[in-house]
Amino acid sequence: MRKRPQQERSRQMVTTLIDATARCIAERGLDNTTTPHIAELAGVSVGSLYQYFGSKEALIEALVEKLADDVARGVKRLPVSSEVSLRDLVATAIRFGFAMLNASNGLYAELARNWHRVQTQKVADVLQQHFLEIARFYFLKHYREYPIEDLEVRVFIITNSTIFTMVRLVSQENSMLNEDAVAEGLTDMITGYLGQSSK
Amino acid sequence: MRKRPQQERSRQMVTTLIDATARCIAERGLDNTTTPHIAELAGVSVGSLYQYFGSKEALIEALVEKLADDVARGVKRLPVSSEVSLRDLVATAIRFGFAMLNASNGLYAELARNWHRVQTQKVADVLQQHFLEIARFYFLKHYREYPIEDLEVRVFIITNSTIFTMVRLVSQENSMLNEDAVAEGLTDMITGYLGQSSK
Amino acid sequence: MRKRPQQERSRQMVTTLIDATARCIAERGLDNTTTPHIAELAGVSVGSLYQYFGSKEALIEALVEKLADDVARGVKRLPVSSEVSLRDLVATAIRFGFAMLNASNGLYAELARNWHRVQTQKVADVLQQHFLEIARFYFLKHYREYPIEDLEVRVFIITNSTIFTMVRLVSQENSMLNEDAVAEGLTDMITGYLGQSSK
Amino acid sequence: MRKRPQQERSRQMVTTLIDATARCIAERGLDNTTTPHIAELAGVSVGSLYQYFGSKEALIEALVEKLADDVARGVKRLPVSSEVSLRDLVATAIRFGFAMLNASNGLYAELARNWHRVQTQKVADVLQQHFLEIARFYFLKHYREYPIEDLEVRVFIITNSTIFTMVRLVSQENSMLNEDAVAEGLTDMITGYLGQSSK
DNA sequence: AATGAATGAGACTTCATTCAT
DNA sequence: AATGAATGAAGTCTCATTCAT
Repeated sequence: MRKRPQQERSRQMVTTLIDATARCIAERGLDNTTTPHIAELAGVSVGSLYQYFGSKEALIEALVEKLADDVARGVKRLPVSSEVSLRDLVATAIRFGFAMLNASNGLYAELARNWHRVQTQKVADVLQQHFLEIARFYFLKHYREYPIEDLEVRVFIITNSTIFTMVRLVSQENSMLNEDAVAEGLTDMITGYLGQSSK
Repeated sequence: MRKRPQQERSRQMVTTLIDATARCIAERGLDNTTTPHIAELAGVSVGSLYQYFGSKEALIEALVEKLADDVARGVKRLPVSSEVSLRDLVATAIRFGFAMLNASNGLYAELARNWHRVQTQKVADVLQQHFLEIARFYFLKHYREYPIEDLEVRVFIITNSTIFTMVRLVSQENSMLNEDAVAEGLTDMITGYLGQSSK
Repeated sequence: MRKRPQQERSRQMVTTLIDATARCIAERGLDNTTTPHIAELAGVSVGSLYQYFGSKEALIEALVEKLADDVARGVKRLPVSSEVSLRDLVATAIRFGFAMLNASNGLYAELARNWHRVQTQKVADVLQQHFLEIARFYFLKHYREYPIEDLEVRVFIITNSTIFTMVRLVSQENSMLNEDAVAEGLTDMITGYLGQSSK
Repeated sequence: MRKRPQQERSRQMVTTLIDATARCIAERGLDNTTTPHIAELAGVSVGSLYQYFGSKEALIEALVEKLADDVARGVKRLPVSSEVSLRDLVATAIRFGFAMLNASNGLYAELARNWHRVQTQKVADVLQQHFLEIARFYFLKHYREYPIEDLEVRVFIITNSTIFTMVRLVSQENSMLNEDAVAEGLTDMITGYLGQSSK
């Protein structure tokens, strides 16, 4: 019991550092995120940073992991009851996606932009996995059967299509395109695609 | 008339440098592409490189611009006669996309992975613009009318969805997913989406 | 009387720390020996370490001092009765030296390799001093007189020659040379040298 | 022919850097020798240093190699004609050794002190090899035969004994011992050892 | 007295860019 | 115009030591 305060302090430091990393990436971009910057934002010394994370990479990985958790939690709250129509389900998910993207102060977008350098796959995997489950559940309920492999392909396509279309839209400075219109378009496309019977 | 040889030499140098940049990025990735290395591959000095391009960024931008042209040329060769069914049109375009990605020694994939750092938008814009034209043309022929704005949204969604889904697939090391299956899935999705009447 | 337990505890702590230092150096080499690591091996905090030793250097010095004592004790047990021949005496000492070097888990060798960074002179001095005494005693017994200064020079030469020749041999990875052969050679050399009458 | 100036400049830079490294080690010791210090002493930027040497280690290695060459050259000039007595030969070699040690402003001594961290073996190997040759030559001339293996052991012992005895003497601050006396003692010891017939 | 989290100076190394030749 | 040696700011990471608890 005497060790608690230290553990808490430690946890606190970890949190602080991950937060600082998030802010740093959101504010300056992944390229300009340096360990001194992160430490400064966290209000600690570089040494401390390295006491908790063996490398810059490890720190970013921890951040991504945390985000993956956040996303998972958020995604799990989406309404998936069988009463909801497929279209509403998809529309909700997309609205949720845009909300995440806009809320995070650009963090998610910046990470998605750099998916090949960070382990964004962790987030993407979480999403894919979750949507795969939803899809299975949903189609089981609705008596429509896809071969599992086909469902995996569909979810892969849909997840990536949606993520990057949204990210590109959000990343454009003066887009002529309207977020709602794109959301609706995506919903149309996905709903249509999922509604098709497999060949 | 006396200036001609120099202009030719100049053009030659520009081409050589852009080629070297392309090879460098394809071979070592964007992160490990350095100006000295490009110069070495081009067989010229760094000084010369900076005589023709004010910065590394400018050089890469020029490369992207050239690629955009290449892509445009390739895309224009796609068969768009009104005899071709929509599905075949889309399928051909996607096959073309995968071919580009797999040829080019990974250059396109590497650039697409880093689209936010280079001006990949140039390539994407070219594609979007071209497909928009195709779409307009095609739908005019087929007596189906979308409001232009709707068509723009659709093309935006389709272009980005396709590009990044393909790039992610190509970038995965041991993907369980089959390229042909994904190509077919994308074709299904897009054809279905384009076939939907606007609300 | 109330202070005794603390003094004991203190002595205990000192011992523990020196032991940990020895283990650390033997296991990871002097270069990779860090105060946090020593503390960890000792099962105490760095803070405690600095309560007992003002600096890393002081700690290592204490270790060396302890080793010097150990060596002194070992050396004093060597048989020096006047019945033993000079050659046997030398041979025994050299065998003892190799034994020390090979035992100790490489600690002595590692310290000897770094003699200029630690105060190895303490160990060397102990050896020199002891061998000087032996030599004096021995030569007195055997009616042969060296001027004292000459004896000091001889002992200096012999001690250093032997130590470093042995250490270099032990440190070589794939030496072509055989330990026994070198031991015999050293014995020959030293015996011969000591047997020479001073000029 | 037009390339000559650059090659010379390059060679000049290499020399300058190696020299600076030598001075740095001699002045501040190997431990305090840092790439910034070396660059400063050389009057160039760190970047230049790394243009010529891939790492600090490589630079020091180059220095050691150069010293090995110097030593080899010096050693080859020692008089080895068969008219010279064994004793004179040894005495000359030892005088040469002390001269090197004293002349180099402490550089050789500092490197010898750190033999296990730098590739001092290169220098030691040169010495061993050379003395082995001298020994073979000498003993052939004088009709005395050692088995080659025995000669190798002897040369190994002698070389290391001499080097480290000299270095320790030179490294002692207020030694009671006289350099000449030690030189003579070493000469006695070695001459005696080499004069012994192999068992 | 003990703890161990925090510090921060300083080490090595890279690379876009410049400029004397 | 071409060259490529030289630059130096900036980045990542280590570790002896301190000090609040």
